[in-house]
Amino acid sequence: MKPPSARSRRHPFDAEQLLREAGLKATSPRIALLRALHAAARPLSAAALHASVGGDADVVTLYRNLEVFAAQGLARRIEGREGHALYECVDDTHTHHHHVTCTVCGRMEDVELCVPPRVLEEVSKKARFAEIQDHVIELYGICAACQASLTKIRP
Amino acid sequence: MKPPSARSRRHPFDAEQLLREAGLKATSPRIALLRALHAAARPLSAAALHASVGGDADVVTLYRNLEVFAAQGLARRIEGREGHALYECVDDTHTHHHHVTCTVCGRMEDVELCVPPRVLEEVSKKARFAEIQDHVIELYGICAACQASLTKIRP
DNA sequence: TTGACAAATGCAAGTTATTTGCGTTTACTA
DNA sequence: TAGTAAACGCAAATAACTTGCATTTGTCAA
Ligand SMILES: [Mn+2]
Ligand SMILES: [Mn+2]
Ligand SMILES: [Zn+2]
Ligand SMILES: [Zn+2]
Repeated sequence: MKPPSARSRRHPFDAEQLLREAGLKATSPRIALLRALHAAARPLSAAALHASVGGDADVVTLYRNLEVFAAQGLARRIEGREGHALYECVDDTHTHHHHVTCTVCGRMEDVELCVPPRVLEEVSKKARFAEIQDHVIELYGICAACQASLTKIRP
Repeated sequence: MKPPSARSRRHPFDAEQLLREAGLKATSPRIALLRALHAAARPLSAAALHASVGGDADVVTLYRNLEVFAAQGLARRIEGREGHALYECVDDTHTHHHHVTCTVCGRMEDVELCVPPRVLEEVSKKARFAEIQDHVIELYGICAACQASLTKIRP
């Protein structure tokens, strides 16, 4: 018998509460968006999120709220390789991490590697930067599934 | 007396030769673009490159060639944080590296940190990726100059 | 409970970076 | 030096966001 996953542990995910805790009005477009972000297993584009919330929010509202969420630390924006932005939830069940992306199908997986603090210090010194505030690591490769189908076509 | 810099060592930078070696027709828009990329100290946007080559190439041609260059390994595309792409030269004087970007003024510096091969293997195994082909690391912080002016305003 | 009011929303219109279509030009090759 | 595919420039189209503005809605103090 499996233990409950981190994602499902705290059961009735209280979007309204989280919004108010962040000092934001708990409107229904926001509630729907925050739920969609929380439910997602992978970073999603604005278009995907719009599809996901259905009629619960206009795309414009969605863009505005993604910006607000990012500013309040409720969500994180990632620049996808195809030029458009992706968003993912930030909460106690989704801590700091990075991604591997399949260059064939676009599938993204979380990975736990990170830049060690002492490397950051070193860079800060060498590049003469007063402070390193943030970083992004993105890995690109071929996922097992795509590798399998590629092998089938051109072994 | 300083030794000549890596950038200036091979003096008459032969763009035409490099293009032909890559199997590309050495047209004047391409020569101008490759020279501009080579001369740049930092990754440049398509707009900046267009300004840099002046009347020597239409923006459309420039976009098409940036794609071709990236495919042939003559240039590298970076997704800047503001949503638009940046391009930089790839040649023996510009080897594999990553960047720190100032979140205030946008200045980019090269940094030499990288992901160790054994970490890549580990990720490949854990995420069930057949192969890791590529990676991006971008650091964000505040450069010395911007820190100084910030301190002046709000000490 | 209510109602004032700022904050948030939806729709329409505008930007901006990048792409596509197509007729013309140009660099390579024989 | 001519033939030809590749590359070009111009105009128009997309795609991903953003902005303006009139209308709605959560919040909070009364
Ligand atoms: Mn993630
Ligand atoms: Mn660089
Ligand atoms: Zn894949
Ligand atoms: Zn700076």
